[in-house]
Amino acid sequence: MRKTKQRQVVLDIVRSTDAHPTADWVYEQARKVIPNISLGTVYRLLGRLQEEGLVVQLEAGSRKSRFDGQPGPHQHIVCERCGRIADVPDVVDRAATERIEQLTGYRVSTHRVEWFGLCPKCQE
Amino acid sequence: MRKTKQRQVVLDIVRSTDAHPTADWVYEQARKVIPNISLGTVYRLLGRLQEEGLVVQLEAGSRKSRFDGQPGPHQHIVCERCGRIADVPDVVDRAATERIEQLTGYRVSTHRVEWFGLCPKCQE
DNA sequence: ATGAGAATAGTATTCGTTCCTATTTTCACA
DNA sequence: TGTGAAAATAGGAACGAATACTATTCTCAT
Ligand SMILES: [Mn+2]
Ligand SMILES: [Mn+2]
Ligand SMILES: [Zn+2]
Ligand SMILES: [Zn+2]
Repeated sequence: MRKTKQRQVVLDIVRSTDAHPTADWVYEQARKVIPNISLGTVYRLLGRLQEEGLVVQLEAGSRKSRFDGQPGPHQHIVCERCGRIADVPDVVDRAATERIEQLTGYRVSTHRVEWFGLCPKCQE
Repeated sequence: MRKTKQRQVVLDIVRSTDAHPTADWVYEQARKVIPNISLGTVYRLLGRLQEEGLVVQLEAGSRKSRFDGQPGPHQHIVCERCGRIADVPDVVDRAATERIEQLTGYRVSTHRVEWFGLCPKCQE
């Protein structure tokens, strides 16, 4: 794994926000620093950073992936009107996980919770 | 809303299985009954059936949507090796929902839980 | 039976993402 | 510090799930 300017810039950008940006938002930001960086590079780096556990990829209703530079254990709530994604604590505990394993026979490795609703602004 | 043969066939098919099929699997099955049904029609009908609450659309890791003809409240566990999706009961209760609403200020309308792991067969 | 308009078939198009490859860049090692 | 092998990138082509378009067919209230 080589240290390239592209890798550092992409990582910095995805860590700089809690808005859970799309790949092309990251791309646009990165172009401000490396004008000729390519979108393919952004995708490849985001994918690799995810494999390394530094970035998490979300699927939030829309067809575009969104990326999270804060990979700690937490979950998300998505505004159905404006698309905003906020962080929420995980409400699933060890007991629930064990219950699912017993019921299904699956060995659980991870889980994901997505809440949907209206953000405070969109309720007005 | 008109009763067409296509609509009835698609609904029957998506209700006939618990495998949470993709749109093109539904399409292939439907062609056995209506050989010249079009894929666009299948997509449109699945979308409309979802709006009516008769079908639920899942996003399970892969980029293809999968559809569930059993719309009752339940959740899913996805095998990370073979892609099989099984039903599981919902472990999120009213208290957890209220806690999320208080913490975020969002008005929650729904939630989704996805478990990931290895199915019994793939553990061998 | 008929006509308005809802729905479909067939096809083109969109667009997020992945793939390809010639060129550039990194870095272990001399 | 110089060199070379291999890793990474830029730019563009390709892919594919899903949607859009439209002439035609079908449904059903009247
Ligand atoms: Mn987050
Ligand atoms: Mn199900
Ligand atoms: Zn909102
Ligand atoms: Zn499996």
